[in-house]
Amino acid sequence: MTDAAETTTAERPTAAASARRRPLAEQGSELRIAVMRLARRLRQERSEAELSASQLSALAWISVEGPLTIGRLAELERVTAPSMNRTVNCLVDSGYVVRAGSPDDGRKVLVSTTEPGDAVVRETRRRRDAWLAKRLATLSAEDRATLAAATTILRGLASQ
Amino acid sequence: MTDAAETTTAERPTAAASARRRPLAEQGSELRIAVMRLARRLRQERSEAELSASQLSALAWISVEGPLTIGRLAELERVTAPSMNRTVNCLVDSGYVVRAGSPDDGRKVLVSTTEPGDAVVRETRRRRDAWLAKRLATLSAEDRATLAAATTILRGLASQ
DNA sequence: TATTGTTATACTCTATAACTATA
DNA sequence: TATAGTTATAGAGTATAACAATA
Repeated sequence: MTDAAETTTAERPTAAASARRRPLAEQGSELRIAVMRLARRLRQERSEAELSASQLSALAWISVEGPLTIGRLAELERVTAPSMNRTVNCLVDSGYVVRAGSPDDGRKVLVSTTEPGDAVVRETRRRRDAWLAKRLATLSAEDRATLAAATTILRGLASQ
Repeated sequence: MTDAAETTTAERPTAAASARRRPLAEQGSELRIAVMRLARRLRQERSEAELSASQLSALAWISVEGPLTIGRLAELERVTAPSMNRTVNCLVDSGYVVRAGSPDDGRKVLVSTTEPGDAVVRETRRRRDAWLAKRLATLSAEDRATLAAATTILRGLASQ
């Protein structure tokens, strides 16, 4: 379809040159499709713990970002506070997180992971990483280097 | 955090060399996080049409892959037939798709997009592409070349 | 009075089970 | 008898509105 489809490294000058000539919208469209498709595939590799995607996502935030308030969690997951409250209730029932009053502000509630909660997050991460690592292993060193460089760029795009 | 985080091009030998030395699991983990985050961001850029994510996704399949049966659509979206049936009902009510009996098998139903349905798909695609193109425009030519090469690789990973 | 969390209620998406029509 | 679609019903996730407690 495009020049870029015929090569797998960024190190050949021809690839870089042809990429510069292509319209941004076209390049972006292809990148978007590839990213969305891979994300969908990665999402399917989840832990055996019986947690929904939203519960797992909230749990990961709590595990990584330390104690968080309901409001902050809702903000991170882009849902309303009542929705997040319900999600946290499920996680509490499962024993993966605990609620605790904030020492400095009586209105706030701090949610933290329990050890089993952290274990679920680790296990899920391990599974997804294993799936991806298996596929990365089939690539050439040059392709892996390209992906490594692209990772940094993608991270920048997403954070804007 | 890692060597790759300190550069944004794949053309410097040091970046490629350091990438080769890194464990696959670690590189995969970073790539996974970047991909998931960007996908989430892209998903937020949707059309003004009042369609849910699942309706929009099904509509896109129908628009691109031509007339599809309920069963095939359910398979593509990885949901059950009753779920997809309901989604299709909503799309029919909105006037974005139409049902038609299959000429060769009376049990099957073929779902096709209407012109307004196609327009919604185009508009949504345009919006997402615009968001990404705006950000691609801020990158160096080298970074864009890296992303172009990475797109091809990512596509291969997702299709496995 | 504003903010944080919670409860009440309703709507959407999805699933399983059961049913109809066709092959 | 098997397959494609549909209907009935239930459970999970999310939203808005209203309420309680604290700043």
